Amino acid sequence: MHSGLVASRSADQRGSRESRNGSPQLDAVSLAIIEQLQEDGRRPYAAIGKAVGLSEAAVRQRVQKLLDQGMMQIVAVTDPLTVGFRRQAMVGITVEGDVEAVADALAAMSECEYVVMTAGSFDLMVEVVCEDDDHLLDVISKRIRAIPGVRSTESFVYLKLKKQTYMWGTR
Amino acid sequence: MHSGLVASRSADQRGSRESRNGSPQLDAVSLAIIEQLQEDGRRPYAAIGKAVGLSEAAVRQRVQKLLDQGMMQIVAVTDPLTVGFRRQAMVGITVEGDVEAVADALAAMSECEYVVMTAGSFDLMVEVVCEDDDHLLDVISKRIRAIPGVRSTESFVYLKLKKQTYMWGTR
DNA sequence: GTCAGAGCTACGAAATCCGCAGGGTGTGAA
DNA sequence: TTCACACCCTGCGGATTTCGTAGCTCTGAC
Repeated sequence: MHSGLVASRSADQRGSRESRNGSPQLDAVSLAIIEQLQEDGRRPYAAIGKAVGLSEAAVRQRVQKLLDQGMMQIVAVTDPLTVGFRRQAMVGITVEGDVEAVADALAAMSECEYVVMTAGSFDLMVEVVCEDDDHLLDVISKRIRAIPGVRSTESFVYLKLKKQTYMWGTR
Repeated sequence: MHSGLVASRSADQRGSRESRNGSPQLDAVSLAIIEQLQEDGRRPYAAIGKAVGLSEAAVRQRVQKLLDQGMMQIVAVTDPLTVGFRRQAMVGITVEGDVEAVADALAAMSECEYVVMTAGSFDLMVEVVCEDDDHLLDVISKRIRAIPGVRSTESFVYLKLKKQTYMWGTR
């Protein structure tokens, strides 16, 4: 098990650098590591090291830090429609008042897989994953619209997922 | 120790079964494996096997098949905004004529990370990842609007990504 | 100069991955 | 019924990978 609670505080190190909004910026090597893991999340550290010019241990330490910092996650992704979730929808939301507070409330809902603040005729866009129509109806009309500050919602029920990629950079 | 599980699974021995639309459906064990890998894409096969009641080799074979069939991918995911892509947007598209043909054309564009057919006031929703404003402008006004059948587009530029999860099932 | 922190390499031990042989259980044809 | 076949699982070596750690270098602060 490697569940160590390593309290690695984000200091200014050679691998990353602070930008103006506080989120650490990645250097070229870490970017190359991420590209490798975007192609195959289980690729061995030694193979990654050979591709980016680092030793196996160095790659391992960088990956562990990226995971600890929450800047990257290595996960299995599927099309939810093939995994038993029959109803998915993108919901556009307009807000009066504190947008970020509404976003936090949405992020706390397990059915909301994806929450993003946007510019345009919606203030927020949320991807909702539900088991069936009743569940979706409940989430949208009861739970989301009940959040203080939500002015209106518009739903776009998914009919078919055509593409899903995680390989920016490799192009 | 495995007799009970095997017995309860005897009716549905195969890992996958054809459904009405031709896409293979997953059984409970493969779902459990996916859940494990949604928590940690690098979790060892033996640990997964212990959690779902299968041997290490069986888990490995099932995972390999899920990957080969394209039903699951194990990848690193990040917030593109922290990885050098400054501009991201969700684009809603209305189509006249063959929606699927337009969707295929969009899926062929490397900047389109996510393409989904929807019901509602948009026929398609597309997530676009770009390096800067010029790039985004080029993609939306020149490339997307040039696709035959695209009637109109509406863009929602990302300001901040608040949540990104891949853990349906584990709730 | 000296010290502390961060990152890298090297390396042995432990754990994991991999390929393959063998066996059990359904299914469908004769 | 009986047989052949497909499918999936288990077990087991050997190869590979992961893991933890010690030692080195570089940089910035004092």
